[in-house]
Amino acid sequence: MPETPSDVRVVEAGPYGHRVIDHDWPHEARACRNVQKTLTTHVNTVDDLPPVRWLGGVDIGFEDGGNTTRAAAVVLNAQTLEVVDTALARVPTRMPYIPGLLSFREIPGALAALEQLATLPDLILVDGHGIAHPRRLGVATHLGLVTGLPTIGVAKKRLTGSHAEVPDKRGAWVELTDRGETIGAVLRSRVGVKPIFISPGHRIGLASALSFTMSALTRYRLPETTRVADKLASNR
DNA sequence: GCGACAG
DNA sequence: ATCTTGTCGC
Repeated sequence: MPETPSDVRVVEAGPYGHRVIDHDWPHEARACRNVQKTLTTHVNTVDDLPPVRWLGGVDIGFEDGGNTTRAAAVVLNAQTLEVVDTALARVPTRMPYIPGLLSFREIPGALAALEQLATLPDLILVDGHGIAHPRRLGVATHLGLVTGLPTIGVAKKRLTGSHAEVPDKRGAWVELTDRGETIGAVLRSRVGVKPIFISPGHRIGLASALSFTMSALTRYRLPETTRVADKLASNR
């Protein structure tokens, strides 16, 4: 069984009825990295999803020069991409942005926004990486662990890993690898734009992560889930 | 020591 | 992420 120090706890019935990993929220970088190392043992990158009817999106913005975190959570009809629910939450920012520790800065706000949703998403596309992270614990993976919900990381820039050139054709993708592991995919979401980085968050594999992401793409570089959440989080 | 570095 | 207008191009 995985090691679970006192500051990391396994909870069989979390906020949404699923098994979740609860833990304290340190403010110091060293402690955050230690929590990440323990959390890694609980990540599931094998498909374990319900039928996806409601597709969620989460994105975070900031105000007051960063002192206030503005989090947006949205739910779209997975079939029609119609927006069925939205929520906006403002919470005081607790941590600065530190590469590799983004989740400790953004998740508190994300949780506050998710709590306000009337419709619980079956799968959430998060703005940021999933396991495509130095310790395999990007914001999407971390959010999946603490909510118990399936998540996918959709990032606009690379954090770690390397990859071949991506053909300039919509839907083309190449593997993103790091230290001998496949940690995600680099996807050309539309011709003529910079590719996006897709990686499993929690309770999903790379193939399905790519499939669901592509199902939410229309004519833009980013999937509708993150586009809708993004405008909510940035527009005052 | 040097370079890299999600949002 | 955020500070910020117009502008080049399909």
